[in-house]
Amino acid sequence: MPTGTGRAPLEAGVAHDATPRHDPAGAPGTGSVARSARELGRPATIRDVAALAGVSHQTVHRFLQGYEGIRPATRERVVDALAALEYRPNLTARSLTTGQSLRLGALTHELDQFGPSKIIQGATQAARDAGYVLDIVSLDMGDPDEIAEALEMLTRHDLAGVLALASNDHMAQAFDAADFRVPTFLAGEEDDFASEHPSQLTRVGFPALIAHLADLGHRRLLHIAGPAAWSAARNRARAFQAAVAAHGLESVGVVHGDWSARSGYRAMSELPARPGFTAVVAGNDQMALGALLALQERGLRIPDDVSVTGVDDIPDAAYFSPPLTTLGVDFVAQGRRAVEHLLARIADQQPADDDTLPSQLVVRRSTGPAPMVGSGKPASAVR
Amino acid sequence: MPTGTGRAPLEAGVAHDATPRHDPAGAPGTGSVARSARELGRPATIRDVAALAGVSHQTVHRFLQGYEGIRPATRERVVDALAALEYRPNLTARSLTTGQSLRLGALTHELDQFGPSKIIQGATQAARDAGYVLDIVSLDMGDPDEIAEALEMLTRHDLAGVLALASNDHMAQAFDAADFRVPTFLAGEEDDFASEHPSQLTRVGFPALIAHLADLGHRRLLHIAGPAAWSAARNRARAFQAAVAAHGLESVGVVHGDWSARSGYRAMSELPARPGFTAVVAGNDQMALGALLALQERGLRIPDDVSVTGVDDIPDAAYFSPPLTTLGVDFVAQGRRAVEHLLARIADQQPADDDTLPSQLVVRRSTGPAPMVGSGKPASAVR
DNA sequence: CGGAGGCTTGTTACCGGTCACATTCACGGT
DNA sequence: ACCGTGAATGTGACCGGTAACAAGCCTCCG
Repeated sequence: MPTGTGRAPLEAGVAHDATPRHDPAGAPGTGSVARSARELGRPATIRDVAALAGVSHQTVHRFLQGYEGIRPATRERVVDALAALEYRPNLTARSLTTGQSLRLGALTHELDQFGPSKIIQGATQAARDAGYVLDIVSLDMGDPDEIAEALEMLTRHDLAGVLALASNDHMAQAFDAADFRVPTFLAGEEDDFASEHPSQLTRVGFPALIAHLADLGHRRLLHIAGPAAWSAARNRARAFQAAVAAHGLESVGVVHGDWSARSGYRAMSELPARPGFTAVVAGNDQMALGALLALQERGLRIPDDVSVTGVDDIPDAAYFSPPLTTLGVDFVAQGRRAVEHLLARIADQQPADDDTLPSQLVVRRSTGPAPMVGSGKPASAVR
Repeated sequence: MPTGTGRAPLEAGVAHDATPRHDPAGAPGTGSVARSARELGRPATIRDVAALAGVSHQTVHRFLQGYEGIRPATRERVVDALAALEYRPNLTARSLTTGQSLRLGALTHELDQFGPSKIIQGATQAARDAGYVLDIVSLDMGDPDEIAEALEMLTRHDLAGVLALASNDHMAQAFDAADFRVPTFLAGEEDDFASEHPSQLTRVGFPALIAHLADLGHRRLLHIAGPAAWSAARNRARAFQAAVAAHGLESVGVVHGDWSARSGYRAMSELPARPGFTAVVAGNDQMALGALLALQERGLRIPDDVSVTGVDDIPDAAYFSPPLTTLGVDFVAQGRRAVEHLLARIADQQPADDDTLPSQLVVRRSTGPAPMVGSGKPASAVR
């Protein structure tokens, strides 16, 4: 009863109301102000809170905004009323007036792949930390209509910004063509060789990987690349070639897969009987897995006869047979960073020009000394 | 994060900001009606369209609702105006009045796991087909505060419903405790042994798998289960035991992993030197992968000495060394079905009582005849 | 020829939170 | 005592789409 019973400037208005959309079924004393969440048959609004606290809705609003200039007595009544009615702000209403929303759209595809799903994971985390949620639309690439439709859908839901993750060229094109009327950010590996800030994967990772192979005596390498339409695949292929050249080694070719183990297997199966390489550098771990199996089925021992490496360091890679030497990539951080960039753009700030993400060489048992050519004894040293 | 954003508390004092919310900057003949999207400095509303078409906003609204009773002449003007202004409905405004939104919340975790990410993929597809988007919040389980915070966030964004995917008990508890004020659906494998409709995985898959092993002469089996807190893990463990009993075989034990290859590896490493089983049935493919490696490192040949199976049939499983015998699970369909259930619940309809999803035995090279006991060939190959 | 009744179309209010501006109140200075 | 000033609070309008109801117009029939 701290609410002075008599004072109710709003009661007049309440009487008028006559047709409340939501019938206050639960309210016993008709016309009275709801005292608890249960008396209200619906979520409480700031006006409900205001009525209970005996203040204007604007005062409640101010409190919610963190405004300091409210007298302690008033403030206390507001606080109590908010609690009693279990008030929760309605973000829809808020974004209608402010034109701002706490949602980010995220376009993605191949969500079952390790990279994209990790990126999404990082992105949702970063979004949540900033108070946003991610509206995810995952596309099956291929059907242009479907892409257009999905984009169209995103434009309706008013979003603070849109993120495209895991970029391949089709996605990028569709994304560019779409008319979002909000900030956008195209995440995923950029085109390192067109950028001033090549990723660490290119600058550090691949050189380290190739150096590792060179140290082991490998001279002739084969690369299994991802699909040419993916910038990540192109980056990796070019990074491979650059590093090979830098070490004075020889690339005996680049074959393309589709990131899957199946495609890695195929790539190896289709090779001539007498491969001219001693090491295979796959563009990701899955293709490396497929390559591993194909090579083994041909009677080659890993790493005694051929060394194999991957990229990504997926959790399973440590348990392949043999465990895979690979390059670690921090996808979660990638997703996180993408969201941060987007948020910065939304706030019209310059994004922190963070360093590119670390890429670490993880040496396991799938790489070993190159077999000695001509000599009777192929390397038998284990590990 | 407290209520308000960091924004300056009410710039009331800053005086007449003189900024009309939307400055009709582009309109040349002031007061005239915008004739094109460009003349309007902002997205067109139905009132803009109405003004251009020379009708009331309600007429435009009716057209958009698909109302038939509009005179052809009127209709045509509306159509033209809509096109000229590139009108796009504002879903925020719509959901404010209708109280309905075209968004579904999705709680998930371990998004990098194959199952959950596939489920999400299916869910986003189904959601999109129905015109919804999925707001995804992925949790790191473990920190209860974080869970609560994430749930809280979901309750603010008004959603048509909330889905919890990939259920383990912590998630389920938090979910139950949360006060969403909308329909919810807890997806993922249900507790088959508490349900009238056990999944096909339980009813068909595991029996087929065990039958397969029995046919090969295996008598003593070991199960590597997922974490006990996951209903899927419990289901699979019980399905395993039930099927083993049904075939008169013997379970030599159930050890628990955490779904990861690492845990499968560990489980096998910790076994006594002379395992009392001839086949290992892992609760998922990743644990099977780890088991494969651990067994091989002990000098056991797969499948000659020990057979190994998984569950899920992840794409990589076909390229393990050796390729894995496993049970296929249709996660995409699971996600899809979850969304359909939720949507049915939202529409207050009975969901189609669809069949449980098929589960198929995929036989590959990781299973083979049980080694003959006492006969000439014990497993002593020490590499 | 007038009015009932059906089609079309227009008017007004409302959702819940925010904004611009108005009003009230307390208090100090002259 | 009076006014100015700033602090605290209140009022009304607005965002864009929707709902309920009203009004205008036309047709048909007695």
